[in-house]
Amino acid sequence: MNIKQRHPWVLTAEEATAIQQELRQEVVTEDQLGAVQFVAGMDVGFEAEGSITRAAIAVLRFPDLQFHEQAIARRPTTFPYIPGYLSFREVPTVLDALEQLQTIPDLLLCDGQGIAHPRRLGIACHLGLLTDLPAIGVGKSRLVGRHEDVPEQRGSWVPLIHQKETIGAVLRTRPGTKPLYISPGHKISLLTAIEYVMSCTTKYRLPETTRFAHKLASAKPAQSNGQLSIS
DNA sequence: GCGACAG
DNA sequence: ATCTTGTCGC
Repeated sequence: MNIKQRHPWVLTAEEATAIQQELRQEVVTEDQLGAVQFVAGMDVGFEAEGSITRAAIAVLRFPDLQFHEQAIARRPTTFPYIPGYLSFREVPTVLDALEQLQTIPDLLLCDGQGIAHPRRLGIACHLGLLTDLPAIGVGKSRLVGRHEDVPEQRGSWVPLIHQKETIGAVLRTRPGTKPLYISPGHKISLLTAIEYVMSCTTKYRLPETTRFAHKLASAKPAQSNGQLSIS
């Protein structure tokens, strides 16, 4: 997959802000995706007290959500966690993992926000722009915006508002659990994003893509059989 | 100036 | 995100 390396990753928060202001103008929040045959989920974890970033990608077939392919990448962590700048910490490693894929996904579900971001450039937008893939932001908690309570029924949602603008949706994917924060990342509208997140979610709160990627990003051994081994 | 604050 | 076993509740 072709990835655009358009700016440096070693920078200050000030420089990162400037890049976000520049890239936000290129984000597309209208449907510009074809038939979806493969959906990818992304997740990031850390090792060695945070000094190593580990990214995992899980590609599932759509709409049956059967596992298709996986990729894992590791690299030294170079940027701290600062709310509003998550992509500068995680994207480089996620791109490494994406480059390993044999199958280019038709849609990418990201851990974190899309345009539901103070400068409308969450990690889903950033990844979508650099890979040119349709992307959706699936946050487990809120970064910015306000909203009413979400009805308990699965599938119900309320708009997420920020500065008088609808930037996303707070979606109930499962009764009795905290709702998810959905927002367009790139090349997809909010309503379509909600539909895909629901289609990728079965009996759990999180989409199957995210759950699968999370397992990969958590498994320490790169190639473990779940058995004991001697060194 | 005082809180809030994706993962 | 990460440190971590059992335990409270539907």
